[in-house]
Amino acid sequence: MSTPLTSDLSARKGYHHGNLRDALIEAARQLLTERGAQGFTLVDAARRAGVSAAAPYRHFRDKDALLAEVALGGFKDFAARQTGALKGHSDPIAAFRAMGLAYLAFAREEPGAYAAMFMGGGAGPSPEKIGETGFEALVRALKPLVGDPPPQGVDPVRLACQVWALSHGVALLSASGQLEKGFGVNPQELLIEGVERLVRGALSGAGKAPSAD
Amino acid sequence: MSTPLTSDLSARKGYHHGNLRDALIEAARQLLTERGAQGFTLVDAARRAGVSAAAPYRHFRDKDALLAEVALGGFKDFAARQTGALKGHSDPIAAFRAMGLAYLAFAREEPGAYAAMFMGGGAGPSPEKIGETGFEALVRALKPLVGDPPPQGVDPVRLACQVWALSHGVALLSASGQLEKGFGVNPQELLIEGVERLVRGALSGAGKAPSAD
DNA sequence: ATCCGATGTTAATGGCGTTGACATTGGGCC
DNA sequence: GGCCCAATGTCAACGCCATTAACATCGGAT
Repeated sequence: MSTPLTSDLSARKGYHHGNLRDALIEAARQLLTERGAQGFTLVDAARRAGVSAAAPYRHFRDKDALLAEVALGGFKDFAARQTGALKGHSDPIAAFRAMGLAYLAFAREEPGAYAAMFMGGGAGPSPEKIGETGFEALVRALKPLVGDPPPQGVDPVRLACQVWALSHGVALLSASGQLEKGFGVNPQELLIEGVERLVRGALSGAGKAPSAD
Repeated sequence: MSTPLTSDLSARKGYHHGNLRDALIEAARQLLTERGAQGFTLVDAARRAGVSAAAPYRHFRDKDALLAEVALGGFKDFAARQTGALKGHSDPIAAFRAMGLAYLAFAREEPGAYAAMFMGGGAGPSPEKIGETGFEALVRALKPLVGDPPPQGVDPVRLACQVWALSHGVALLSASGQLEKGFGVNPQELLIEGVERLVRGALSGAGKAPSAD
């Protein structure tokens, strides 16, 4: 992003690093990608940035605060990709498909950020800092699909939640290899087809009240 | 399960514990529930079982092996609940609904096992040990719903994957509070409705080939 | 009764998160 | 320009955890 990946994170101008905060965030993202959330270590991040183990505490309260910062960057990047995917298409269906693919692409290409966002302790950053969420873009993309006003019994927010959950589930099952290894299923196709089914099912079943046992 | 939760895990008959292996698994499940996967510690599990920190190594190669055992128990329990939910109903739709609810109930009632199963390093136990998987029960429940033979373009396994992913996604989003807090959505209703939409959408869209960009 | 293997214990090693005391440096102020 | 402070690093130390090696205990086979 702001720091080119090619730059040596440990480059420093002297006693002071000069840009340690960003270097640590970038190092954390890399290490998360390489070793997963489990194997991530503050000391490693400091090492990769070329500073002592205590230096990070000048910029982050503790390890979790650094991870939260990685997660925050991830949420912003993610939202940008989602709105970008939405804008690139005029056909609402194509836009929707693009957003689904963007979701999987993000999970695949930014596993470090993705891990920080969801596999962490669950305490993500306060949503206020994110600005427009990927989810909001999703709801916006959904409205032209269901019509305005939406048919009786079709709440765009609920449908968006279902699309979101489906995307999330596919991404996680795919990340742990359970989809490809177990059933030879292509995650992209699976998600796109599933989203189409959700939308079509919602519209064809409009007017029915959900029963909750 | 086999060990009643009321029994004191640290009860021992003398120098030897007598049932340390099971006690450690149970202690791990409890601690996973109380403190999450992040905060789980082998030493804590040993403490709760009333033994020294080194004792667990007589029964498990390392910490991950203990967690894998918790995960294995979770998979078995989960599969049992799924098949149980399937058997309890003659109407295929009701059975399907029950399985969805059973999924969420498991994630809610056994967060320790659930964490070990999915939030772990991703290296779950070898599937051979599980016997009938919850997923297989899902496919079985699906067949009468889609008809036999299924319509053109409706692969029961793919549909089952989508239902699975949706369930997984709803469970995880619900666990991290993003559904209830963010949108006031009831996870149970959301999942049931989503599953119905997936099935209806699959049947109403039968014959179309999925396009994958 | 004896002996051995399974099961526990203690002590030590090495890594990590975190903190407090001390060092270095760049920039504001005279 | 030179002085001083706040920001930013380093070191050393503490406590906790995972893991292992050496030693202790006990139950059951012989």
